[in-house]
Amino acid sequence: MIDPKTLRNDAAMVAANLERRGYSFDAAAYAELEARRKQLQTDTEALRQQRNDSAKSIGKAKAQGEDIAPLLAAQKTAGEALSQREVALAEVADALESLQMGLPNLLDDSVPPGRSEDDNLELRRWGEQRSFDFEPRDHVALGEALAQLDFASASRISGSRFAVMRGGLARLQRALIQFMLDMHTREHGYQEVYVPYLVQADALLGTGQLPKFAEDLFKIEDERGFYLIPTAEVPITNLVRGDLLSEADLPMRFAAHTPCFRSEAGSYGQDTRGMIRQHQFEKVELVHIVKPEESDEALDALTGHAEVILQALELPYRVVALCAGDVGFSARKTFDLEVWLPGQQRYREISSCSNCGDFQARRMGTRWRGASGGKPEPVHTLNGSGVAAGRALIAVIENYQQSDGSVVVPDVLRSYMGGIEVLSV
RNA sequence: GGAGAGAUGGCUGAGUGGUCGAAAGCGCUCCCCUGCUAAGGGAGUAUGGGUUAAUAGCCCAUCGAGGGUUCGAAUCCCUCUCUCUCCGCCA
Repeated sequence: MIDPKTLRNDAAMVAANLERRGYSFDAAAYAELEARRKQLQTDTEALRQQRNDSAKSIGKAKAQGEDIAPLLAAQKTAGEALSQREVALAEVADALESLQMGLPNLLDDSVPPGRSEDDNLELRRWGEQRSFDFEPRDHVALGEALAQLDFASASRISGSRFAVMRGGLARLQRALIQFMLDMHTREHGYQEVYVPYLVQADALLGTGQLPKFAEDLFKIEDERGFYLIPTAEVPITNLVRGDLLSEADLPMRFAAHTPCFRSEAGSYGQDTRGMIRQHQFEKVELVHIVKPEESDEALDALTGHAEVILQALELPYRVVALCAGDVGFSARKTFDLEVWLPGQQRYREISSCSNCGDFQARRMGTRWRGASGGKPEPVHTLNGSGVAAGRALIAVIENYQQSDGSVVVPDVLRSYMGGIEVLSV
């Protein structure tokens, strides 16, 4: 969440910043609530001080064998006044907290203006779009012709927005995942982690998926309150929840492969063909925990690590800076990697790399303290896909297709494919 | 699933109703001594919030979490979570 001190002292700046997202923050209403909180808190604390002082005097009087009955009666009345204030204070504090938890992160100054993804700013392109001497097909046509991509079975089992893969294609996805994890752990300094796919609400509150985006999540209907992770960002980032880290602990880089589960409640009719948008997909996720002054360069490094994957796979892509209206709730700045899909004749998101600043750290209570002492302060957290395996698979199929419908296995994946060089019927 | 033990500050670990925000040790910081990478002495050292010019004082809260009893709770009661040990089961 946004630093409560900033909210208190610089509400106009906050309102102006969030306005760029199209979010309207009622600074006046906040200030009023905050003023009530302050008054109630001051009153409550004064009453508590009186109670504590009296309780001590009672203890002393009793020790000296004096009659304490009248003192006790007075204390009891005072106690009732106090508990009334405490109830009122708790209500206001709750209201204030839920307001704070619902505010998106402040945007970095460098985030370009704009309302939707159409306004995102293209920063650079890599690779050449392949020219085909035949009409390139999309991954659905290719996969089904190979009898390795099976939406009919998936819908029989689970309904729409699921895929069944068979044979070489299933293996190709596994190869992609292995390749990506090996690259990040061997070349980019990440520690591989294995994490739970079921998490508690507190973890989702920490990274910002809750309380506002419950409709995007799958919740398990039993008394234990599990949610399926929508991204590995949630369990990985929460590895440091509540921690007080030392300077020597930082930076931390974690990588994990997990499935991701998304309800896609708000996306009816979008990307219904193929496996661009599924309820379940595989992703390799990268997370950095860093000192605040290092988070800007960490974002560049993180984005670069994801780019290396696409470069190694020789997949053409472009890097875009998300505009103000498209940056996610918890992020203050985001770069997306968009891979070229010949079947769609357009670039599609395959990685999203975000600097969340201290927003998640504040929610999670993750702080660090420098070697020279000083007060603990929130760390900065970053996350990015490195990259989405399902979409990487689509990109490989479409970019490496041949006129006969077979798909060449990219060089860097061959060692993971047990000698298979081409997927064919 | 059954039985038992536990959860205290950066760490270890005392503390069973009042002067305990909390002994002691370790670690860390500063100072002193010491002609040397040893040892010793002294002081300091939790977090959040309020007040304030103040990272000075003063005040409030926090001893796994949430309720309760009490004038007063780390200490008593209830619920929950987690950890450990043993048994059972299982991948």
